[in-house]
Amino acid sequence: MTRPPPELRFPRDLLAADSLTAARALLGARLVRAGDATERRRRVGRIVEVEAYIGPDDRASHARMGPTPRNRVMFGPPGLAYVYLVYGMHHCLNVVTEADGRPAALLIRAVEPEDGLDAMRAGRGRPTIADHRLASGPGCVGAAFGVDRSFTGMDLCDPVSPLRLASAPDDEPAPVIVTGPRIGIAYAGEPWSSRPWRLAVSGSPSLSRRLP
DNA sequence: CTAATGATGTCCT
DNA sequence: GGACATCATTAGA
Repeated sequence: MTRPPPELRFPRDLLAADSLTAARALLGARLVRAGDATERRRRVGRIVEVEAYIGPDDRASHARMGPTPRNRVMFGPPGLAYVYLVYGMHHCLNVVTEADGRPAALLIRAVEPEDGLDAMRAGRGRPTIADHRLASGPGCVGAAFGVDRSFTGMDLCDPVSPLRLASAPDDEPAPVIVTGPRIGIAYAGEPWSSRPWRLAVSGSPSLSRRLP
């Protein structure tokens, strides 16, 4: 019997780079939630929208107040997950970037569902939602992939992790990337609120909002 | 200890 | 376009 093509490991080096470079590498890559032997089906999607939160001086970043119990993992090595709860209900998944000691992360804002759509739909609790909307927003990604704060610290570059990254297939064209200001951070003030640190795959139907 | 608030999503008008 | 659900986290008393 045939098996799907092997997934390509996502190199940690790409995440150790500066965060905007890392963001461009992450767009088009896959987010994979492992299935299990009993009932949970594997979930896979293509990452199409991210936001960068860069360094200790970024007033929109959780790292702005220095290391705390919540954000501590942002100060550690690249490739680990940072998951936080917003508005008391939505779990948001970040990938830690840059060198150990420098706080930075990429918020995964949208994913195009590829496999395990029924499991994603169950996670969302919205039986009639359109396929392309299953993970179109940071809270939607968390719900669709069954991610919560207990995933913080998980190594997303380890192929054995229950939640991990995988590179796009070699024959897949590199995506065209568009940028704009980050969403929902007006409180940070200028210049942070205008920095074009939201990056997305142009033309994806799964973006959380349109991006010109 | 108390109080304010948020890297959002959904339903309403 | 606007209301609001709902709680971990943080700052401050």
